[in-house]
Amino acid sequence: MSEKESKHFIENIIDKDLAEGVYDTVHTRFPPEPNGYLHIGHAKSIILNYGLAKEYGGKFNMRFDDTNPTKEKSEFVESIKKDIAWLGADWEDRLFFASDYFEQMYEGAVKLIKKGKAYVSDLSADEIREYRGTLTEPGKDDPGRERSIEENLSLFEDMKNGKFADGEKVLRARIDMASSNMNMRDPVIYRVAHMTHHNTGDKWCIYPMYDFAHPIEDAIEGITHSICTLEFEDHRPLYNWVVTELEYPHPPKQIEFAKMYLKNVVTGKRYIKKLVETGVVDGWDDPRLVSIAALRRRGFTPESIWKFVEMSGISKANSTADYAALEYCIREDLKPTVPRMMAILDPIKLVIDNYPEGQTEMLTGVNNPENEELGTRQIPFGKELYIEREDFMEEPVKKYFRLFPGNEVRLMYAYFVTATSCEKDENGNVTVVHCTYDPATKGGDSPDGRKVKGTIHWVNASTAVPCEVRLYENIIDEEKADEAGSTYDENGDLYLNENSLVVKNGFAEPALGDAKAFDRFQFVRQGFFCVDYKDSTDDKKVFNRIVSLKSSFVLPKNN
RNA sequence: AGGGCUAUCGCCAAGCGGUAAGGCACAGCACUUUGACUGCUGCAUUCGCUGGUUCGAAUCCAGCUAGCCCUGCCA
Repeated sequence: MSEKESKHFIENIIDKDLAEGVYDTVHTRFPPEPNGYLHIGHAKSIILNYGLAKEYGGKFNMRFDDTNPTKEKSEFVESIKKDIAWLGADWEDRLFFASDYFEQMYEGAVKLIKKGKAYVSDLSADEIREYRGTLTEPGKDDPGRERSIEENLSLFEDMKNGKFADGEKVLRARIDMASSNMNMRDPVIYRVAHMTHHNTGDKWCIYPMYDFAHPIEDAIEGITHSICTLEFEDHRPLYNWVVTELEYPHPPKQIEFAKMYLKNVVTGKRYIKKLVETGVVDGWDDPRLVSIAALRRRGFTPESIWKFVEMSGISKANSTADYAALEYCIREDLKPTVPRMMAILDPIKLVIDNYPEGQTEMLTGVNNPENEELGTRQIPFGKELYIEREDFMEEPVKKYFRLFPGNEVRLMYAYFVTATSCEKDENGNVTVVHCTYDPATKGGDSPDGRKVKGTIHWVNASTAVPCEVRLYENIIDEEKADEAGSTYDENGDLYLNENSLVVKNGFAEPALGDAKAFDRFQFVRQGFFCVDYKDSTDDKKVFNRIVSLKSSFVLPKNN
C-alpha cells in the first residue's frame, strides 16, 4: 500500500554488510523443528526471513531443524509446509532437512576432535550438570577433557557405531569451563540416542545438538543472515565458535529479534500443544487458537497476516501486540475485496402487516458498496423477515435510532418500515415485531425525499438458510484469566473464558446458504463478519456482512 | 545478585547530537442504504530514574532502577 518509511535494525545490518562487502547477497532461512504446528509468532519469522530475501533480491530456504528424533513427527513437517506455502513464502527448490547434513556434521565433529577442540565425556547427565557450575560459580573440568585425540577419535567412532547406550557417552566441545556464558562451558555437541528418525530412520544412533548443528546447517546452505529470536543471544558466541573452528570461508551471521506475543491469547507452542492434547480445544486449528491453521479457518488471509507483521515492526524489545491490530489487518484486506451479504445471528421476527400475504419479490442488493466490480445480487423479500434482536427496542434509549414503535427505518435495499407493536413471550422477551411498510420506498429511497436515521439488515424468513454458528473468544492467558471470569481447565493451569463457546442459531441470505460447505466465519470488526467458502480460496468467495457481535464466530468443524 | 539483552504515548514503533515520524486503540466533528466504512481533528514541552559533557541530548558519559533470557545429553 504505502511505502515503508523506515527500516528496522536488521535491514540496517544488512545494508551495512552489503555496503562493506561482508556479503554480496542475502540468503535467509526459516528453520522450524517439526514438533508442532506453526502459530502467529512463526508467521512473523517466516515473513521476516522471506521478506528480507525478496527485498534484497536474495534467496530463502525452508529447512526443518530435525536433530532430535524424540520430538519430531512427519505429520508436522507436512502441516508446516502447508502453512508456509499458504503464507506465500516460496522456498522454490530449496527445501532442506538438517538431518540431510548428519554426515557433514559428523565430519565436523571429527575435525574438532582432531584439532583438540572436542572430547568424549564419560560423565552422566547429572554429573555434567554438577560439573557445569552455577551462574555465579565456574564449572570444573570434565575428566574426559584430558583424553588424547586418538582415544577421542576412536571413542567417538564407537559412539557412532552403537557401542554405547543412550546417555553413556557424549561429545563435548572444549571451550571454557569458567566462562560466564554457560553455553561456552564445554557444551555437549553430540549425544547417543538409539531412536528411529523420521527422515534418516535407523541410520544414526548419535545426534548433534542444536548449538553444533545449526551453524553448520546455515554454513552449508550459504545462509548469510541467520535470524532467530532473542533467547539465542547467549548462544551467538558458540555459533561463531563453531563456524570459526570448522573454518567455513563465508560464515553466516546470527541476528536476534524479539518475539511478539498477542494480548489475551495463548501463543506458546507448548501451551497450545497441551490444550490440544488434553482435549480442551478440538484440534490445532481450533479457532480460539492463533495457530496458522486456526487463523486460516477463521478466515484470516495471508495478506492480512503479512500486513500485521509489517505493521508491527521488528525490534529487540519484548512486546505484546493488541489483538485489535490483527483484526484491523483482516478488515483492511477484506473490506474492498469481498462481497458482503446479510445474515441475522440473534433473530426476532419482523412482520409487515400491510405487505401482501404470500408474496415474494426480488430486490437488488449491492455486493460491496466500496467495490462496484463485485456487482449486485437479487435478494428475496416477503411479509415475514428476521431482524437482529438488538435492532429493535420497545422502549428506546436516548439516541437510539433503529426500530422502535412509531419509528421509521430503512430495511437495507428494501423499504422504509415503521414499527407498530411487538409480541413477547412469557419471559417478556420480544418474539415478533409488527410494522407497516411504504410501498413507494422500494429500494430504500423515498420519492418525497424524507430521511430515516437508521438502516437495518434483514433476511426473508421463508427463504432464509438456517445456520449454526459458534461464538468464540480467544483462549486467554493466566494474567487475564481472573478479570475475565474464566474457568480452569482440568489441569488447573490454563483457562477458558466463559464465553469461549456459545452456539447461536441464525439465518443467512439464500446465496450465503448455497455455499453449503462454508466453514469459516471471521469476525472482522465489531458489527462486521464474513463467511468463507471451504475449498475455494482461488476465487476468494468470502462473504462478509455487518452484524453486531463482539467476538469471533465460526461454524462447527464438520458442518 | 555471574553473564547477555531491553527500556520513547494504553499497544506496536521510528529516531543514531540540532530541538519527539507513523500505525493500532481512543475521543470529537462531518458524511453515510447498516451508529459500519470514509474524511477531518485531537491524542508524549517529553523519551525508565539521577547526575554529567555540550550553545544544544531521547540520542554521548557515569551511576542507579525495572523487565526478559541463560545452570537440557530440547530447539
